[in-house]
Amino acid sequence: MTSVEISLYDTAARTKRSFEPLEPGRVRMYACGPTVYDRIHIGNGRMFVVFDILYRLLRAVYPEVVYVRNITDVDDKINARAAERGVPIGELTKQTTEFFQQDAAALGNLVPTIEPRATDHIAEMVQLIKDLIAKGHAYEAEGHVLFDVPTMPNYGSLSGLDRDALVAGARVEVAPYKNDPADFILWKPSTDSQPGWDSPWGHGRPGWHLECSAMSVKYLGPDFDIHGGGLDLVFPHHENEIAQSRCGDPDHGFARYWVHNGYLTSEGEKMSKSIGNFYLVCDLLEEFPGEALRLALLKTHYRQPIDFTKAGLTAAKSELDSFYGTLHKFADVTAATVTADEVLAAVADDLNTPSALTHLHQLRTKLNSCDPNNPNEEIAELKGQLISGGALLGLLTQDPEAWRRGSAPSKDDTAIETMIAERIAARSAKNFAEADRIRDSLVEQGIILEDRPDGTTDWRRRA
RNA sequence: GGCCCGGUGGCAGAGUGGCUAUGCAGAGGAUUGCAAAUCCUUGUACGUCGGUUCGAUUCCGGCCCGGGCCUCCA
Repeated sequence: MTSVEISLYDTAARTKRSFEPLEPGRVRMYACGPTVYDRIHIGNGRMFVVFDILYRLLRAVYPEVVYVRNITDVDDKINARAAERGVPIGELTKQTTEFFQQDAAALGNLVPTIEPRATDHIAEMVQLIKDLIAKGHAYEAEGHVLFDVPTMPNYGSLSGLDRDALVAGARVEVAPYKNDPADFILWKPSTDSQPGWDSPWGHGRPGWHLECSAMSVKYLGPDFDIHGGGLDLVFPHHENEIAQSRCGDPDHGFARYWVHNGYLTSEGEKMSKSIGNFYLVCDLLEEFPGEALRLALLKTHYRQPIDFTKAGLTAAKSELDSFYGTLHKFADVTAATVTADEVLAAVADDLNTPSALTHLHQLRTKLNSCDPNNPNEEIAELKGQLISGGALLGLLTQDPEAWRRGSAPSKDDTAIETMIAERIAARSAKNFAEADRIRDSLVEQGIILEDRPDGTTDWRRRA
């Protein structure tokens, strides 16, 4: 544990606030997870990386952090996709959930404390609806149950939208069973082919928003610290969660800090399948290491818009090569167990990862100025800070040797070593023509040689 | 129409009322048989027009440009 003041931009307060958990030493955080109807794209990935950074920061500062990230596995997009593919809904959600977990792990994200599924919490959702009806905040109409927005005086406070503006700007036709255009669905009827559960209002399924209200209170309690998601969730999703939770339980306040990450464009434009800039995480992983994706995302502050590009990925990959090159150079030095204070301070300041990366680069430069053949305390300290600062960002956690030579040791490695030995022999015989011939031949195979002052030769694979 | 964000050097991208990050690319140098890697040096940028100020990229206002949200998209 380290003592540092954390400040976070709170969407509800529209300003940066100093963070203090409700319970000293124990932080409770909820982030909206994926709706599992398709593999995640890089925009989704950004959100998961951002909240993973927040999770890592909180873990570094507080003894206990409970991080809940839900899996929404009941949704009309899921139904549509399953029908389109002709697969059972359960199969689609199971498979997509597994894919999601793979992609999230490839991006270097830690596994949350709890990953609850919506379909395991239908009973809790039904109970919340009952409470809302009992308190006069919801009504039944034509088999649906709707939240009665006009019964909540400060509805819209999170997003700063007032009801008149909402109604005026509504782009969709108002369903005839709504009392008020702003009312939203808590429960809706299901046909035989749609997933459904028995309820006091007939066979049906929950509306969006409801699962997060039900699951957050179950796992984190009616008052908890942080709730987050993408900026687009501010309205209507989080606004409606607040309405459900606070009206369902007026004695409690729900989340205390609201954290939202900014949007992402891709190659200068909004991601779109027709433009060809729609990047699924799994597709990008075919071309780049997951860590490069992560770094490319962290180079921009989380609340800023980011234009995600393959050129940016290439740059991120180069930076990582450089970091791992340094760690490799000092592989024989045992890193000191230290905290990278400046990196931590940067991340603690509303997750300023670009600034944290600057400090990481400074550490790298200082370390590179040291002599690896004269290990000393300063080197151990610097290396310790570099590793610890990297770990706070979920970076530089791999074996430098594996990074440089490709994760899978190839059967060619022996042949490469043999050629290097031949080249060393040629060099000591001053047969530079032969030495260069061997090096060029290796370059063609994507092998870069690095001669060291002591006469040995190191090698790495080009990206 | 309403609400809300941005516009920083070739690119990416922090930050600050005066000391002009950082990375990539470029230039020069050191090192090297030549390379690679690394180190050092080098680039006075903050949309525009006004205002406040001794001084503004940083604060305030107008304008221009770009983006987001306004009922199920992270």
